[in-house]
Amino acid sequence: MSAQDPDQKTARGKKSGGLTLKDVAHIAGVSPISASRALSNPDAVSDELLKKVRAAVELTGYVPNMVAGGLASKNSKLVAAVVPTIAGPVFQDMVQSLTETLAASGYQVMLGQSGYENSREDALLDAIIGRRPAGVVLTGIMRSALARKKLLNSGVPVVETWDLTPTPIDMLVGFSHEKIGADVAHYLHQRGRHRVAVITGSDERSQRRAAAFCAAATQLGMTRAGEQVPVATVDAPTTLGHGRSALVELRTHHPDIDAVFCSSDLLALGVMTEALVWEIAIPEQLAVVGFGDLNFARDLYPSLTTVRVDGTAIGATAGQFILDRMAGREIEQPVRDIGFQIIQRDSA
Amino acid sequence: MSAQDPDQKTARGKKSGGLTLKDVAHIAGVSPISASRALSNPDAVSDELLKKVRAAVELTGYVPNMVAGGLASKNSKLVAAVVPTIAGPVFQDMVQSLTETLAASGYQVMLGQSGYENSREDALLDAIIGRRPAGVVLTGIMRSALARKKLLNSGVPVVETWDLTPTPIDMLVGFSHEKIGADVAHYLHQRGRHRVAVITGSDERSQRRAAAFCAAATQLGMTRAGEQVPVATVDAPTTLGHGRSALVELRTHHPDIDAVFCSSDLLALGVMTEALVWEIAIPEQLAVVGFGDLNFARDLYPSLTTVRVDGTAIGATAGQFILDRMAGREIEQPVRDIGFQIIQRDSA
DNA sequence: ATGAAAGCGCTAACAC
DNA sequence: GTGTTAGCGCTTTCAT
Repeated sequence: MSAQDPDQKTARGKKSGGLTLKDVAHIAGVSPISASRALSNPDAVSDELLKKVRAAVELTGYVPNMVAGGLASKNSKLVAAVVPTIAGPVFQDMVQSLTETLAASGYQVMLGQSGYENSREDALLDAIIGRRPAGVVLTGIMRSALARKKLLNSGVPVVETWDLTPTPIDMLVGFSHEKIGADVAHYLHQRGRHRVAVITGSDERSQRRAAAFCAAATQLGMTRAGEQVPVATVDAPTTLGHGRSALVELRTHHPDIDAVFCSSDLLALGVMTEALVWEIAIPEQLAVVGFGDLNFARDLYPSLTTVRVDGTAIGATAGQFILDRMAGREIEQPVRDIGFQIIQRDSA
Repeated sequence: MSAQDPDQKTARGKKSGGLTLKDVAHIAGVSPISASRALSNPDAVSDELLKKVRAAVELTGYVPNMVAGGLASKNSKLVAAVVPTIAGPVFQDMVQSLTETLAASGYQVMLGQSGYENSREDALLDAIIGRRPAGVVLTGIMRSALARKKLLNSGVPVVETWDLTPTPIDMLVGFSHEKIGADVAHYLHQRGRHRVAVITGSDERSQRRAAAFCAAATQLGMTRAGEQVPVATVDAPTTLGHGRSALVELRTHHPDIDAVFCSSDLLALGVMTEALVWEIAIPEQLAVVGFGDLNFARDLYPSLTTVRVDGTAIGATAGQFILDRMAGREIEQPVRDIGFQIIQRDSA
């Protein structure tokens, strides 16, 4: 089949097969630039030319080299997403919707994992900026001054997510961790709880939710006179096992707690599991509130009261911000608080 | 600060700031190629030259343009990873370890989501091949003949994962879904179970585990005479809720089942949750086996017997394969069955 | 050990 | 609507 020759002959070549736009243009009997236009802007060429080019592409199995295209056009059609870890379920919805939103416009997502310590952020950032991406989506706000400066200087559109700050680098889609902590405290107060505790991951944002929760709870008188709200801190990323052991620890020193706010749904599930073992009735003896509203939360028994953050919306909005920026469109509200919801279920 | 001028002046330019290797070389008082060498192959230049270049980089905040570098060197240092969805917890370990393995050598991971239907695979593939990645890591084996041919012709190293096939495209790190199904059936048989059932996701690999399980179970006489193994099929990705409703469905028609094999740990957790509601004792009345050994499995109450697949090893191996290939190293065993383990715990 | 020339594959300008 | 001319920013020869 002569149809296959052009690519076949280079098939086992070290890298993708030497087939270029020039070759395709030659086969189609047009100039390279016409072939380029036919592929990237079909409306701008005649039907006849389009047909010839399409036939040549079909014949050869040509796939445009986006690296070369990116260099020439200064648009790599790549967006970098930085998450602490993909292994926590929390950021998945965001990454998924970001990927999908961008894929619809021919953009790809490059994944970076920063870990929960800030140390790796700087190295990661160079790797990212080096790609000259069309945008960078950050989970959380950038604290390192050097990193902020580099990002700023690179001129790349940046979307910080999953948090709020009065001084964003560029654009932002987030919510207030402090408000979550305070709102949950008020929620539990309203439900008549008086001896609250908190189990929190060691990462910075979880700690801020916990701190705000403690402050509000103290103010509402939900502790024993003169005492602090009991806090159990566990390593991030949090697990079910952490939740179990933290509950044991908490009840050892504070047997009278009647509500616990967990910094993740997994932690909450751990608390519920341990409660099952000790035959602690939920919510009668112990109210449990999670964070994340993972897809299992509604189906637990008892169903889990938790804080929902719309990761899908964050991802979609962040993606759209970058797309708009690339298209030169004005972004009406580039710093957005998308809020959260306390989802009331049976566990609290 | 004159130190900032070079990048500052272009900071708000549309794209990353006009600062090139040439500028850096000029500032350092050397030729561009020397600057390039100083950065990519420090051992090949004199200490003095290295020092000058490093100083200039420091001064300007220069970050090399990897798009241009990729075009010139034909090595994009990008690896594409294709997963059905990042939202299932199953592939996270693999993606995480792949990312880390590659990052250590300066490679980045580009994420593609194929969905569980094969329709999107072809479009995704063009987007990937267009980047001329250093490698492609596929979850599951490629079925579409067109896709296989394109991949083959592109000459890109390919690692198929999470499955076995006698006809891999290139390299492979996987395990046998059929063997898992059969082994679990034997395991339950050994534990004295006689009325087994299965709850499976609708995706192809889960179905193959289920089919193999049913075949083995039937052969072992673990069904009522002349009857099939009861199967409940739920949409992928599977959830806890699916597990709950599937158990109800199963027991409605087959009240005597004493063991159920679930195609995911989440499904298994759903079964355990529903069992809690109906006060079905696990494992006494009903044995439950999951799949995935997610991090919560060991800490459930009762702890979950499940099938563990080492996603971390798959990701690390796949990454190493690609790195080896790029370095021209021989790969001793490019098709690898990494197997699986049945983790015996309390639920079965 | 260092430099000069050439070009990777594509697209932005500017003609025609 | 189509083609020509120049690069994009870097790395590869190949020389010195």
